[in-house]
Amino acid sequence: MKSVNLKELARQLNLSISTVSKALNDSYEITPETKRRVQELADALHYQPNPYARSLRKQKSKTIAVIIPEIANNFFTLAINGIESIARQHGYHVLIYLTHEDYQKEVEITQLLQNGRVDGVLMSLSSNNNENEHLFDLHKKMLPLVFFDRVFEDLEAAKVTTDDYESGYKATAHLIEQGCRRIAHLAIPKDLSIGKKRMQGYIQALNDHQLPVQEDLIIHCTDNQQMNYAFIRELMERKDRPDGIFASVEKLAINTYQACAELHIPIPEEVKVISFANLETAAFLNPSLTTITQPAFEIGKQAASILFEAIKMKNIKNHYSILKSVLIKRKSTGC
Amino acid sequence: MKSVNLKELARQLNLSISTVSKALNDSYEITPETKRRVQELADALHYQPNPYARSLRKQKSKTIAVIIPEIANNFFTLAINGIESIARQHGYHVLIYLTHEDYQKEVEITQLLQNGRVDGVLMSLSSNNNENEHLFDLHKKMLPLVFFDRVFEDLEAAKVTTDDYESGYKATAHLIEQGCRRIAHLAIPKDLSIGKKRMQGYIQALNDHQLPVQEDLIIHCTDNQQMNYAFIRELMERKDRPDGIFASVEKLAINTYQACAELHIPIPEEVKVISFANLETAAFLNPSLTTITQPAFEIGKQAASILFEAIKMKNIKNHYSILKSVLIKRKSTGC
DNA sequence: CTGTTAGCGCGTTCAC
DNA sequence: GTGAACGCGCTAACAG
Repeated sequence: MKSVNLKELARQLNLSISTVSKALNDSYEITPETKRRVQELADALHYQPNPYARSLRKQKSKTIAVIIPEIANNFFTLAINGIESIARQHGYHVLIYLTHEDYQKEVEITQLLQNGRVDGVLMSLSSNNNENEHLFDLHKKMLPLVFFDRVFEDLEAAKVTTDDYESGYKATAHLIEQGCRRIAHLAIPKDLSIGKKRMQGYIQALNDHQLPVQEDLIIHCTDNQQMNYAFIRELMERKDRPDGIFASVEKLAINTYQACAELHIPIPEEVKVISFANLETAAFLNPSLTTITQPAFEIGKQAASILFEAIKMKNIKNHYSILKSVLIKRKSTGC
Repeated sequence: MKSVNLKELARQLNLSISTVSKALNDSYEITPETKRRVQELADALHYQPNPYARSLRKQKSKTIAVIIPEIANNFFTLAINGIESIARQHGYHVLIYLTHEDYQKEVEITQLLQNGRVDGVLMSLSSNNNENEHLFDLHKKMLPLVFFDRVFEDLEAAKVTTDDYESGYKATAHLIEQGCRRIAHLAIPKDLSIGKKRMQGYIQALNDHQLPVQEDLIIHCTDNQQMNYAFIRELMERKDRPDGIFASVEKLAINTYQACAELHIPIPEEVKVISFANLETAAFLNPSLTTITQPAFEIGKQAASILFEAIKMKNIKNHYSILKSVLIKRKSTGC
C-alpha cells in the first residue's frame, strides 16, 4: 500500500504522532508555526487519513447507504442524483444497493448494514415484501432511516413521497373531464404504498363522479413485463375497450403504446392516457400522453437532507429521535 | 450503538475473544462443538463483524468505487446494474461518485480514494479533462483501476469499451448505402476517447466511399444542451441541409427530433438518422431512427469482473500487474 | 485445542 | 506546546 500515515509524517517532521494528529485537526494546543509545517508536508505527500481507522475510532463512517429496487428506472436515477449531491455537500460517501424487487435480497442487504458500516440508510422498498422484520431490526439498532417513494407505513420513520393519493385522484378526474367513462387503471402491486395510494385516488375519483368501479378495468400488473404486456394487449383487444387509461408507472404507459402499435389501434384519437412519468422519459413518450411528473431529484435531495438532519441529531443528543413524515406535493403537468 | 462484538460474545460464552474470532472464521484449530456454540449465539444476537475494524486489520475494504460523469444516462445506469451484480457476487460493496462532467470534482473524488477506502476503482472519464495527473496518482498507489466506456488511453490500465471506431464506420457506411451523400456528424468532444474513435470511423467511411469530409457538416457538441440544440437547429434550417445524420449519442438524436418538430421538417421522409442509443431509450425514439445499441449491462459486468481479477492478483502476488485492454464488440441493431 | 499478546491508523486522555 | 499511552474491534503470531 505504501500509504502515508501519521507515523510517516511524524517521522519526517521529528514530531510525535499525536502532535501531528492534533495539528491536522487544528487543535488549539498547537503552535501556528508547527501547524503550518505539518500541513505543508501533509499537502506535499497528499496525506489522506485512513478512513477506516478514523471510523473505528470515532464510531461513525461518513457513509450512507441507498437501497432501491432497481436502477434502470428514471425515477430512482434522478433520486440518486439528488442524494449524491447532498451527500457530497456533507462530505459523505454513498453506498448503493439494488434489491431487484427481491425481498430476500433486501433482507440480506439490511443485514450487511447492521454493524456500523453506515451512519444512515435511505430506502425505497421492493414490492414483494410481506413481513418487515428486517426494517424493525434496523430501527432497533437506532440507525437513522428515511424512506422515499415506496415507503413502509407501519414504521415511525421519516418518509418522503409525492402525494400519490392526490395524484391518482387528479389523474382520474382529468380523464373524466376529458369525457372518458370507461377508465382502466394499470395498477402496480397494492403492497406497495404508492400502488395503494394511487389506486385509492382512482377509486375515489370514480365514486365522486358517479362512475362505477369495474374490476375488469383494473389490471393488476407485476414486475413481470411480459405478463403485463399480455394483459394490456388483452384489454385493448376487447370490443368494450376502455376509452381512458390511467397508468400508474411510466413503463406501463409504454407497454400500452407498444401493444396498441402492434394492434394498429390509433391510441391518440380514441383513448386518452395519463401516467406517472419522469421528465426525461416524458419527452420520448407520445405527445398525446398526459404525464404526472414526480420531482424525483427534489425527493432525493429532501430525503437525504432529512437523513443528515437525523444523523446530526443522533450525534448531538446521543439518542435518535424519529422525524415525522414529510410529503412533497407532486407537480402535475400536462405534456 | 449497542452493537454486539466479539468481546460481548466472548463474555457470554466464557471464552477468549480470539477463540470466538477463530470459531467464526471456521479455523481448523477449534473444536466443532465450540464452533457450534459460538455460531449459535452469534446467530441469536445477529452478530455482524465490524467492517471497519476488519478493514483496518486486513488492509482491504471489500469495497469498490464507481466514478461516472452522470447517472441520468441510460448507458451508465445499465452499467451500474451490471457492476453491482458482479460486486454482490463477490461480496463487495459499491460506492458511487458522480463528477457531473466537472474535471475538478473528478480530481477531488480520486483524492478521496487515495487512502485505502476502496480496493479498486471503475471509472468513466468526464469530458473536460486535459491534465490527468490524478489518474497517474491512483496508478502510483497501485490501486487496481479499470476504465469503461470513456477511457484514458495514455495509461496502461484495463479498459472496456465498445469498438467505437467500427461502430462509427458502420453507422456512416449504413447511411451511405441508404443513399445519403451529405452526412452530418453530431460529435461529442474529441478529448473523450469515444468521441475521437467515433469521429475517426465517420471520416474513414466517407473517405472509403469517395465522399468529402465537410467541416460545416460536423457539429461539435458539448454538455451544454441548449447550445447543442441551437447548433442542430441552425444545421437543419440551412437550405443545403444534410440528408443523413450520424448522432454520436442518444441525447443528440433526441435534440435533432425536437429541433425538426419545431421547424416542421419531416425527418422520417427526408433525412436518415443513425445514433448510438441504449435499449430502453431506443424503444421511445422515432422508429425511423436506426440505433447502434451498446451492451451497457455487459460492459459493466465485464469491467467489474476484470477489476476483481486484478484485485485478486494483487492480493496473491502482492504486486499489481496491469491487465491489457479488452474490447467488447458492440452489437449494431436496426430498430 | 485455547488464551495471551501485539498492532492495523487514528484521536483522545493525561502527564510533563 | 508536546509526547506517551490507551483503546476502537478485529485478526494473526506465538505460547501453553
